[in-house]
Amino acid sequence: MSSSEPGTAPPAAPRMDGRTGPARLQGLPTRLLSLAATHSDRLVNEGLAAADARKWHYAVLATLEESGPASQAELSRRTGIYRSDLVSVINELTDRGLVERAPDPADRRRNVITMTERGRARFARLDTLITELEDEVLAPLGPAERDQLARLLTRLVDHHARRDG
Amino acid sequence: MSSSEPGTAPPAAPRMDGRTGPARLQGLPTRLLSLAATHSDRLVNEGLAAADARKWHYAVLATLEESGPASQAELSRRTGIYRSDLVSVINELTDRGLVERAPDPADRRRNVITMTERGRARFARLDTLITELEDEVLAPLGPAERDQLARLLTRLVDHHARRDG
DNA sequence: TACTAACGTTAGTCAGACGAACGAATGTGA
DNA sequence: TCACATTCGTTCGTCTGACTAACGTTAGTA
Repeated sequence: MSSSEPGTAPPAAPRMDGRTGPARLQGLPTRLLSLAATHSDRLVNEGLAAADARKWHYAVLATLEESGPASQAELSRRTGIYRSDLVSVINELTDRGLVERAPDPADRRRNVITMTERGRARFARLDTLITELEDEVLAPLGPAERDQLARLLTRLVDHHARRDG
Repeated sequence: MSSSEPGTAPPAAPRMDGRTGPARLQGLPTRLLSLAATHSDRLVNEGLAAADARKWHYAVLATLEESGPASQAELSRRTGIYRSDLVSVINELTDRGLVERAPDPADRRRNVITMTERGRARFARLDTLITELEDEVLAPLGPAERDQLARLLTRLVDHHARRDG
């Protein structure tokens, strides 16, 4: 009642995306970034979960594939996974027989993580899967736009990574 | 040729950003998206925390400012905050005297959330703050690039929002 | 009246990012 | 050589955010 009508004619959002929210809010790049990342993460996580994997599994396997055996600390640095969180990731990978964890004879503080044959095969499959998922996430964009997006995001990430490094 | 050869001499990442990880991993748009969003969220959260606020506070205040009083369910739809999470957000805002929660006489299932004078002043300050924080996040990009990024992200968000809507 | 749906709320799950601290091992400087 | 600092793997815990389940109340509808 009384003048202004807040309850009148809200087009009703399709889901939890704030799609029908205020313009100011909706245009904020930081919000768009969060929202886009949420959608992207969800798709990727679901896709990987369907294959009994997680993002971190892929990250670790990709690193091992490219640089060979490494300590957990090194994997942590290369993948961006905190060393405290890496513990369980390596556990999961050893449970699945994809990597092996052995004490480093040269430095007994360390473990050497090595990819197994199964791990290598697994990585190949996951790599294909990831490619498909990336494609699904970027579906609405053309090749040039995807490049553009990747470049812009890289600039952002590089900038902020150095700052608090 | 100069300094970008992975393999034997990894230059040790500055921090938890996976900056020195494998090229394949590092170029993945979904990863860049997550990373960028993480940096962005951190900056925004820290900035708002220093002003005793959170993202959701701003989102709710912005919605009330633009559309006037609303029920919690409506705020949920417009901001994208789940209605279960909105409860505590409204609590925090009422604790700070920024909004008022009153039962809706027209529909006793609902609460009507109304912004107070303090709330309005608060929103103005937060809005300025947010603008500064956005600027900090987008620092490495020029105006045209910021626009481009916002457009691309909007396309992504729109696309995925409709899909699971 | 009986069924259905919306609303606010509580409680809880799950993933990710991150900090604190600790024992074991190693490196370093006096 | 001894003391101190650092690194490593690990456990535990915190915080935010997204999301589900369920429940009592209230409204709308068949």
